[in-house]
Amino acid sequence: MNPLLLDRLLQIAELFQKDMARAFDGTGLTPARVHLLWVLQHAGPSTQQALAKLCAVSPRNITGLVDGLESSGHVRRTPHPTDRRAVLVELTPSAVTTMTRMQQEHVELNETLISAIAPEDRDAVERGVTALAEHLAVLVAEAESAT
Amino acid sequence: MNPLLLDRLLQIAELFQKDMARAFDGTGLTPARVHLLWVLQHAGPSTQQALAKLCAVSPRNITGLVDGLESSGHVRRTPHPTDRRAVLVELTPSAVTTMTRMQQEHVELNETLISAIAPEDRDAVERGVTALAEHLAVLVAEAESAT
DNA sequence: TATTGTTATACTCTATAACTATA
DNA sequence: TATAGTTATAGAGTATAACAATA
Repeated sequence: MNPLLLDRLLQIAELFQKDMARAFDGTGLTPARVHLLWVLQHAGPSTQQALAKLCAVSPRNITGLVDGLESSGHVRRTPHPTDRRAVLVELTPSAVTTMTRMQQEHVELNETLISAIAPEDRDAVERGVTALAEHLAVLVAEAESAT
Repeated sequence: MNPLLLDRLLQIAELFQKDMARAFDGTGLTPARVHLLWVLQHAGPSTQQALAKLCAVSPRNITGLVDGLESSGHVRRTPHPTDRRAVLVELTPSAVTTMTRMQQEHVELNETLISAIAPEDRDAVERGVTALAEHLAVLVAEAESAT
């Protein structure tokens, strides 16, 4: 008997986690910190409040993550130009370099994955996976609003 | 421009995590503990050493997870019949009920997901996702053996 | 009065190393 | 001597609540 589609997807999710965890193994980075770096690269310099919302995590947690990334030289805290309560968190130049490399590897992995799919199945997979992501997003949003 | 296939898959992985975390929210269960319960349901009564290997986690960690699940009444420690060093961990009857219900919901979610895919795309998605899982498994295995 | 970030406190998951009781 | 599990210790990620400085 063949495994459920759901199990395949869960397996893929687990393998991604393993693969990414090992990718920045030895760099001192962790999944939560890398996620914050990604958010920073996309959003640009941001207040910790903004980062807390984008990461869907408590402000207190952001303090801890930024503390760690500041110690390791990946981000810098600078004063907010107009609001003296707030700080702006931004990537250091070396972190920008790191994130650029990670983005390249990301695109390469994407190409590797596509090449693993039979050419005649690629369009259907693209459509199907998009439909799955949208459907799941609706399910999660419904469950959240029910809370 | 349309998002990369990789980004779609990562999004699905993230939504799964959210969905599952909320599914056993309020039950006192956590992802790591639910994972252990799944392993126990599939493997039956097991020593903690065996569980550590199946979960790919340190024996010490299993001690902590079993402590928590014992407190919450999900598992029981019983003496090993022939090896007085070891204990057997097994699901309590109420946890068996819980896991059976979770398995039903799992199958239902699978059907919901399939219904989100256009019927003419389903076979291709099944093949494509299987190919992706296998390809990723090879990539991860290679990376591990390189370490 | 509301917002930004931090200190205080606590819990879970995770690991390694040392130790105890048994094999 | 090797194995099963626990104690000891440590660090990351997470949360809530109280508090200071500022808006």
